[in-house]
Amino acid sequence: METNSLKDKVYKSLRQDIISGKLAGGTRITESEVAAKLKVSRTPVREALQKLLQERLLKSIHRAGYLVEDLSDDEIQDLFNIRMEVELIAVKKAIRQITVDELKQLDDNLEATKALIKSGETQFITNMDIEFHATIYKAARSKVLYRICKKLSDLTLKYRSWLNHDKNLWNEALQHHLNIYQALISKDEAGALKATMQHLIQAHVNITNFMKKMRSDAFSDEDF
Amino acid sequence: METNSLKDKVYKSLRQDIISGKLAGGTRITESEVAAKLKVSRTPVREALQKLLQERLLKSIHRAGYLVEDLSDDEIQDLFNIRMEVELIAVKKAIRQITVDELKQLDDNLEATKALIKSGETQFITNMDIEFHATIYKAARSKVLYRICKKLSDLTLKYRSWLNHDKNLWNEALQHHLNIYQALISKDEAGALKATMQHLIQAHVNITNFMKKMRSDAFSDEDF
DNA sequence: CAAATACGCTTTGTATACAATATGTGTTTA
DNA sequence: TAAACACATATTGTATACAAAGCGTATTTG
Repeated sequence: METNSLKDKVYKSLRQDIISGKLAGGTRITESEVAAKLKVSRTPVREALQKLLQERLLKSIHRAGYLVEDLSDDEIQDLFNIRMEVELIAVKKAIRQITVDELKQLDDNLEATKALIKSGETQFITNMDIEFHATIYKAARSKVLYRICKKLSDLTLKYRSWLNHDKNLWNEALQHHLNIYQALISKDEAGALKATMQHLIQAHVNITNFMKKMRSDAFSDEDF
Repeated sequence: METNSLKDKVYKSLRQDIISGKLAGGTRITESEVAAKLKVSRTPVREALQKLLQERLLKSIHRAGYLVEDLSDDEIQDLFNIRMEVELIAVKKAIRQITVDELKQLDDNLEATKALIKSGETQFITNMDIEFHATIYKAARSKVLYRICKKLSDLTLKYRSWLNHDKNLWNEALQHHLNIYQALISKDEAGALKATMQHLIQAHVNITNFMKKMRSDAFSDEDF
């Protein structure tokens, strides 16, 4: 998959813009527009858009371009809810099969995250979060489950990245990761499940609060 | 999604050939070859192939065409295993939220299946099986979960379709469906979970046996 | 004035030509 | 003889031209 094709460049560029929020939900884009901006022909753009369509980061409007996916509160809740269910399966499997090496990776990840929070390099912390969870997915020893977890994690990424600025939330998440790690290393299944649930429920709560705040801010703006 | 585009025609045609086994696992195909056979240009073929690639029905060999995906025994086991885990979540949710209408749909489905088994119209029974499970997915009231279940069901379809000829297996599956239906209608969660597990484990066992038989047949052929 | 129709613009859908790249084969050269 | 190089071939990658379809607007017509 890691080619240097224009298709891939376009795909990564668009994906980044969507996830980072640079292309807000509901934004309309067209093939020619993207092609012009990235100075390539429509062909690789089309293929990139098809891929994003399948990943549900875009929606197609028949013969009238594409829309950046904009999930409702209910849909976001659904996403987090199912992500949790599936991730609980992964944790259950991981706790029985995780290797010493993988536990070490988790430990390293936690140390690196602490350092990043301290130095305030928030832009890299999301990657650590992704890595921490991916290590657990991998430890479950199921390619199929790994792919599902990764995909759900990707779909929630866009919403989680909104919270990047808030240091308190990162400390909270780090604590949750520590709890999960501790439970995994001591083979405490109930503890691991509980910590994972707490972590993912809290993530959803934080996003809900953020959106509420955003909306009320936008509302008071409109008054003037 | 239900367009009349050539892309879709090519996609459906290839998908059908892969799932039915007409294009065996490991078969190599190229863009031009498919384009020539279906009398369209390479453009819609490319897009169809990309889609099949993402669905993991095909693998890409760099600058040398595509291969029809051929899963190992372990990978098939993984697939069925995770499908069961996820489907158990769906059943758990469905049992609490399924509507009278949906229960009726399941009932109708069972009756129709009985009739099809009696008349021997095996080519339609697979569709009834898909429909039965999809009704339960839908009853779980989660779009995200529905899509995951549907995708996993699709990926196992190819292997299940090998068993189409065996009437005994269809009676067995029908009985399992009846068990699931009974548990759902009496809100017996433990029973529904048990019946679903039994159903999916048996499906995997049947496929394993079939493959073993195929291999030993092929082996004894080679001796002469 | 209202409704219908026709025209033009935007956008995706499809075909085709050409570019780039990898692979294998044959030929040349040390 | 063995290795290296060059060339032909097969295949995907990319650009571009043209087709089809839908939408809005203006114009015509009753």
